[in-house]
Amino acid sequence: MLRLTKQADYGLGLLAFVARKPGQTHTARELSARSSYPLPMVTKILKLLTRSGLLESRRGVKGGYSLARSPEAVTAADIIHALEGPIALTGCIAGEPGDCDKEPICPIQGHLRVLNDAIRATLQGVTLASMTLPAVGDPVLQIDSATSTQSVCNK
Amino acid sequence: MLRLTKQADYGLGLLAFVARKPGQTHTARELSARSSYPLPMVTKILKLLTRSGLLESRRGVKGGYSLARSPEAVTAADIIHALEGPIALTGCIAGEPGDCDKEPICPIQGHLRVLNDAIRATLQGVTLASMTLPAVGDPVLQIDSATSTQSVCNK
DNA sequence: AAATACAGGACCAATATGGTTCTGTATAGA
DNA sequence: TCTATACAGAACCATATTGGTCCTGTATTT
Repeated sequence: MLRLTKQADYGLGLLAFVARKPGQTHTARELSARSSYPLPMVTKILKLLTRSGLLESRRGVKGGYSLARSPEAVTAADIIHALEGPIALTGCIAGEPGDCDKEPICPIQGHLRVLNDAIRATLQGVTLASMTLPAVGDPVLQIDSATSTQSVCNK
Repeated sequence: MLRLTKQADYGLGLLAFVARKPGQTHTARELSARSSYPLPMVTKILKLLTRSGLLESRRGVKGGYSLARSPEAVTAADIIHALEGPIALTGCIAGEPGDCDKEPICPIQGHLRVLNDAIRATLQGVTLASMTLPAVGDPVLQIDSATSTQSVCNK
């Protein structure tokens, strides 16, 4: 629990793919095939990421999606925020201060805020650039980046 | 998003109440009244916390719930784990290693694991004891701890 | 024995999520 | 200019999860 939605999960995977070749455009079809995420989901997510300014899109025959910023300038927090909205452990935290009538006497709100900020900071510390590198404990693979299908776990 | 369930949210609040007077027993009715969480929810959550070993229960007329461990020995991670199951950003992370067939070539699994561990560590860093103290930014109140009703924000 | 209080379920309505589909518009190239 | 490609936007649906209730049973105190 404390789960990410699949949209956010997929989104992280998709952007990690795109970030491997920044500046290059990728079609939804291609990204779906590579990731093995269902195509309709992929198109939906790519549209959301475009609207949020993380991707740029080009229509037409040679169209596709490409990164709108450098991979160093996109964090996991950005991606999750784009696909699930503000990072907030509870509705109380998401709301504007003063939004909840019990707020002034709520004994845990402050602590939740502290936790929430720490989690957000963690998510802001991971960039797309870092996600193109192998993580600690990752299996070491020889990948032909031009042709390989790198399936993403979607369990 | 990245929301806690209300059960976990409530659970944190309820335990924060109980931890103010460790060693003392509190009935479900009393905790519901103090927190203004709906009674049926409160009873359900207290049962779960008892089964998980965070609370001890006594039946009968003088019954109620009390902390099973010292407030220093209970973390936010423990509470969330008890009420929502293992802390895992994705199903992939929750499963046993080797559980997902795409795992060996999944390029983001390692990074998710790193993120997940960091978040869990954050949640493990906050104890019930610390939650009985005011948090940074909390309003300073004069509370008569014997009689006051300290409503918890449940928005 | 009676009243209190927890234990353990089953149960239900509402919401959110995952996923699909359809119509429309822009672009490249024949 | 016509056609195929590919994104834009939105409506839509089935299902799972969540929040919440309720009922029956057991233990304990007085």
